[in-house]
Parts: sequence; structure tokens; C-alpha cells
Amino acid sequence: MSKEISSQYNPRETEEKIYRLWMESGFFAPEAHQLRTDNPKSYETFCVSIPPPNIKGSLHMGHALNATIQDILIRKKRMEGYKTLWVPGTDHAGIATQNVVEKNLKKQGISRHDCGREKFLEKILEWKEKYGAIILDQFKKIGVSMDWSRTRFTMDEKYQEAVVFAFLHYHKNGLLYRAEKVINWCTRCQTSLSDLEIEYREEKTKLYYIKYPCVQNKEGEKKKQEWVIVATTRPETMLGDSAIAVHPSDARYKNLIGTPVILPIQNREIPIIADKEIDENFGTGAVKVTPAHDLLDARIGEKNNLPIHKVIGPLGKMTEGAGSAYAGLKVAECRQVILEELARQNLVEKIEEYTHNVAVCYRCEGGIEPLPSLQWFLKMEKLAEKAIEAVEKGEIRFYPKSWEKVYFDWLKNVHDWNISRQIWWGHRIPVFYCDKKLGIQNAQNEERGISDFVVADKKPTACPFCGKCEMVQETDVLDTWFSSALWPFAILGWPKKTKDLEAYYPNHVLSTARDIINLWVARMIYSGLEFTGQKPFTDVIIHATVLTKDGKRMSKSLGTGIDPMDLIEKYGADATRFGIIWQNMGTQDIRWAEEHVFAGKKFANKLWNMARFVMIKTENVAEIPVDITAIAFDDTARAFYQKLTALIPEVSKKIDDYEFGHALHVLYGFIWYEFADTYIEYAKEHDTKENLILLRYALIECITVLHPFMPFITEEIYSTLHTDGALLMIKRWPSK
RNA sequence: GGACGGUUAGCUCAUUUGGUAGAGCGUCUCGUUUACACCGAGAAGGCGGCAGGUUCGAAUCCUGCACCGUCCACCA
Repeated sequence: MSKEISSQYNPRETEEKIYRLWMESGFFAPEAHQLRTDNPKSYETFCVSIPPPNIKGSLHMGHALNATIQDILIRKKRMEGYKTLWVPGTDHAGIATQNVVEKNLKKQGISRHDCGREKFLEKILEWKEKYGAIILDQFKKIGVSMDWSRTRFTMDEKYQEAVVFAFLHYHKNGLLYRAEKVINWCTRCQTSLSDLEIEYREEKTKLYYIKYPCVQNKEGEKKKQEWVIVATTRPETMLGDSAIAVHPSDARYKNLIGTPVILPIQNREIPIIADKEIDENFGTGAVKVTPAHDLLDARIGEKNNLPIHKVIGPLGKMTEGAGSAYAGLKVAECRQVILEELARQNLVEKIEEYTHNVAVCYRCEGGIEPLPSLQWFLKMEKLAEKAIEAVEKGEIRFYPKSWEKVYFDWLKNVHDWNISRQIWWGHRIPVFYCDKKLGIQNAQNEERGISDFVVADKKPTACPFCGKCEMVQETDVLDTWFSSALWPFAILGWPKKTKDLEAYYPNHVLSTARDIINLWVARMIYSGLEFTGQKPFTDVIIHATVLTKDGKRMSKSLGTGIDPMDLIEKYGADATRFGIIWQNMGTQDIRWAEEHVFAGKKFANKLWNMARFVMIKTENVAEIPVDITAIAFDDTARAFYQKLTALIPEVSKKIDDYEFGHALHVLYGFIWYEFADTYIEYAKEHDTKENLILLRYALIECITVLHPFMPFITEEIYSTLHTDGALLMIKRWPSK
């Protein structure tokens, strides 16, 4: 570095140049590490797989935080000599992507049904090509050291094979079944959803108290009661009622248990039954039971052998089962009509204001209707047991540990997983039906053969049932999380026994957001154990959530999101990484404050000028001796040197403990105050040969340890110190 | 309804096991000193959410409450 170099650090030019340098070096791939001779740990591997982002849009602050965390880890490990592998990739994100592309087409006045399945899938692939590439490019801008030669996509050819293999395995082992059960149905997406794909919104609504007339008791019997009053928020579902349920020990109703009441409007007799799951204190203590359209009612119905009356269809409209007067009405419309009718019959006791949570789809926020539907399910009991055990035994550890509770709570109460989705974009279920018993096209159809199917990786040439038909593949696709669950090993070539799988599996660290602990992490854990017999990774880092300055969730639709690319544009990638990590302290969520990125920019500039100064002063200084301790330092220099030697293990430990923010704070304080303000100032007045050597030595040590946090500027400074083309990214990490 | 996390300087956050509270940004004063004004030297600014308790001593431990946030849940 010489005097004509600007006193202003220019991140834009540098970052592009440096990233190209890294790419050309080949050191993002672990293979290159073997070429090193100073590598005592070259036989050890360290593997991280990125949570593959959706291809539906662009990266947000959470991605930037997570990418930086993983990059810090992988860069440090690489410098320590490990064969490091960080696999990049993207997720096809079934419903989310389909919805985005569908919306996009809608602008042109085209529906997905206009396109047809194949054409529509082509459109999605086009979208994937475009946005998948943009996302990966954004990662590069952040400075991640991923091995781009191993980039994967959850729908690429090999991945599809892995998914089919997994499905076949589950089937062979009796963990899969197909059944008609009450599931969550999104009336907008027109598909079933798993329990985890439902969100709840608070809604102000009303609680209606409705009278169900008792059937006149026989002569001679004592007590006559005119009616039983039930409280409900959804009067329209009464058309499908099969019973009224009360708590068995509820004194108010004890005498009535077993007697019938008249279901108004339908004029059907339904029994009063007893069930312990009923809360005596809610409403009147008597509940209408609609087995077809409520999950609790479905269970009560099953226990008590109640008939199922379907009255709501997949479009959120009343069906013929509701009666011809109501068929075709939307649920909300039907509610009004029903209420009017009940009022006319004088059967509405009272109406109360009521606030409760309403289920909505996590992808489109559309309304959820519980309804019976023929779906594929994965039995969860045994898989969950394995997953619980692995964490209980400490084979897999969560950081911070408190998140293990979230994991256990879910797994210990998990229901069977509905894995089939009635959308087009996804892994088509490898099941083939006998054409004679078709009717599987629409899971809502009445007539269908449940047993006449084959599970196979390819369509059978001859139908084993009728011997002559062309078999028809299931039209449903798999829940997108079914394929994500295989990520840590599928990206390494599983189910084939590849060298990568052998070398890099189990992965070491998985870093991700808390909201997918169960949706994704838990499923990877039991999938890994089930398919590979090994845990998929050792440490799970649950990073902070990046919130707005007011502590609210960042949301693109609300306009409260921050685009990390804007920050990089404005301050540079190193400064952006600095700002994010600066705020990443322990478990505390991050209330986003941009000033820390500005602080990062200032810090980069400071470092730049420190380096400039050291270069100018030490231009004529001989090489740093191998044994720096042999130099006769004066007292100030010795004190500084000792602080420097203490700093390095401290930073190392903090990174190893996943305390990234603390590590950066320590580094920042040392470099600015101990090095620049104190020692450099001292060395200006005492520019002995020893002090000049120490200046240079300290600079190199500092940028080495700072490199994982701020890789671009440190690499740039290093490259001006070493004209032989040596790269800081593979320089030995200083150890005690 | 349950669980978890938060409440410390104007703002964003630190304060490893209890002993008179720190940083960055912002503000104010001074400074063109052999890198850097995206700088240097210095300063102001906090009865640490509220109320009790334990202790010689608590931001730090205990209890209760309030507010904020997140997650989970089949109270109709």
C-alpha cells in the first residue's frame, strides 16, 4: 500500500474484486484445502448446510443475519484448517411459490387452470430460474463462502429421486397410510394443510346461544325440559350436527344424557351425549357436535360413533348435505340465513360479543375449513420418539438450550402428518392407481378405491389389479416440508452412498430461525435418524429474530421490512455484516437500528486508515521474525503485545460458543482503542524498529481474527501486504 | 388458556457466579497533532418497569403486578 491510496475505503470496488478472487481460488470447495501443507486438521471436516430460502422472492434481514453467522463459523473453521463445506441451495416452497406465480399470471388475466398443469409448471420453472439465481447472487453480495459447485434445489433431478426413495421407505415400513380424516383445508389455495401450516388471527365475532328443543318425554317421566341451549360461533355448521355433548358430571344435564333433542331447521333427532373433553364453564356447558367440520368434534364423533354429515365443501360453500335451501351459499351467507330462520322460530336465546382466534392459511391468510378429506398421512409416533431421544441424550444440542422446550412440546403431542397437498408445484406422490377405480383426481370425491394402488418409483407397465389399464399417478404433491426434511443428507447425494455423504455427514451446525424449529428442524432430525441412522447435525443455532425498531415483526407487505441489499449498496457488505452482528447479542431479539451499520462503515474506514498508516511506517522494515517473542519490546509494547495475545483466544472462544456479537464487540474495542488510539499513537513517538515490527505484526493478527466478520476489507488489506497472491481466507487462524 | 423472552442513558444494546452501572449512535466543549473529521481529547446524561421480600449490600436472588413481544393450543 502506498501514499496514493485513498483515505476513503471504497467497499463497492473492493467487494466485487475480492469475491471474484475468492471464487477463482477455488477455496470455497473443500477439495482445495488438501493442497495445503500447513494444515494439521485437513483430515477433519466441518459442514454447514444453509436453510434453503424460498424461491418466491428476495432475501430479508433474517437471511442476512443467518448467512453472516454461518459464514463467520465456516471462515473461522476453514482458517483453522478444517475441510469446510457450506452447501448453498434453494427450496421450491410448494404453496408459497405456486401462489406467487399464480398471482403474477393473474395480472395478465390468466388463471392456472387456463394454463393447465404442465404449462403452469413450466411457468413456475421459469420463475425459479430467474428468482433462484437472484437469491443466490444476493448471498454472494453478503460475502458468503459457499461451495457454489454443489448448489442444490429441492426439485432438482437427484433431489426428486431422494424424495421418492424416502416415500417408498416410509411405505415399506408401514409408516404411511391413506385415509379420510378431518383436516385443515384452505378454501383459497384449495389444498389441505398440516397443523403447522395454520396460523391464528384474533377476530371479533359473536357467540350465539341457540335452543335445541327437547323431544317430549314419555308420559310418566318426571322432569320435562323444553330445550337445551348451546353456544356457538358458527351456527351454520349446525346443519351438520350429530349430537349435543356435555360433561358427564355436569349436574345441569345429567338427567338429559341419552335423551334426544331436535336439531332445528334440519328437524333431525340427535342425542345428548357425555364427553370429558367438554368444558362445563364455557357457554352453557352444552356443545353442538359437528363431526365433519371441527377437529375436536371429529374426535368426539369417532369415540361415540356419531354419523358424519358433511355440509361445507372445499370452496367454502355449503353443500347439498346442508339441504337444498342452503346448498351453494358461502359459509358467511349461510350463517345469516340460518340466524334469520332461527330467529323466526324463536330459537335464539341471546347473542354475545366474542373474541376468539380464527385459523388462516400461513401462505395466503385465506380461511381454513376443517373438513373430511382423503389424504396421505405419515405416522409420527415412532419417528417423534427417536427425535426426542436424540435431543434428550444431548446428541443434538440447541443454542440457546431453551428452544429445546419448544421442540419437545411439539413432538410429545404430535399428530400424524398430513403430507399430501392438492396443488401442482411439488414432488408428485409416487403412487399409481388402477384406472378402473379412478376418482382419485379429486380427494373430495365420494367414490374411490382406497386400496387399489401401487407405491413405486416408476409407473408400473401393467396394472396389478385389472391387468389391462394404464395406471394413473396420484395428482397430489407432497408437503414442501417433506422434501426439506431430507436436506442435510439429500444435498450430499443420499440415498446413494456418495463420498460427500461419507465425508460431510452428519453436518456440524445448523443455524436457523425459531419459527421453523418444528416445521423443519424437528423433521430433519427424525428423517436423518430414520434414513441414515445418524443425527443430521450436532448443533442447532436458533438465531435472534430481526424486528423493526419498534419491536414489531418485519413484514414486506406492511412495508416494515429492510432490504439487506440496500444496506450493502449504501454502506458495503462488511459494514452490513458488522451492523447485524453488533446487535446479535445472546438470545435477545434484534430491534433493527441502522446506526450500527453506519458504525460498521466507520470502523471499516478506521481499519483502512490504520492499515495505511502501518504500511507507510513499516515500508522499510524487514520481515517479521518467526519468533516475535524474541524481540526486546519496551514496556508499552510488551503490554500491548500481551493484550493482543490475550485477545485472540477470547475471540476464538466467543465464536466457538456462538457469541458472535460479544466477539465483535471485543475485537472492535481492542482494534480501535488499544491498537489505534493507544499503541499507534505511542509508536508515532517511539518509532523504534521493535515497535514498527509489532505494528505490522499486530495489524496482521487483527485482520486475521476480524476476517470472519468483515471478510472483504480484511482480505483487501492483506492482499496489499502480500503481493505474492496469498489469501487471508486460508491463512492459519492464530492459536495460543 | 398455556409457555417462553424482554422492560438499564434521547435511541439500539452490554454488564460471566449480588459489592457504588458501560459501549455504539446522538448531544455538548475543545483540537487542521507523522493514518483516519467516517478523526482525536474530554463532558453531560440512568433513584436499572412497578411493589414487596432475602442480604451488611441487588439491575443482578425470591414473590406478586404491569406493559411489550414471540410461540403453542381442537373452549365450541
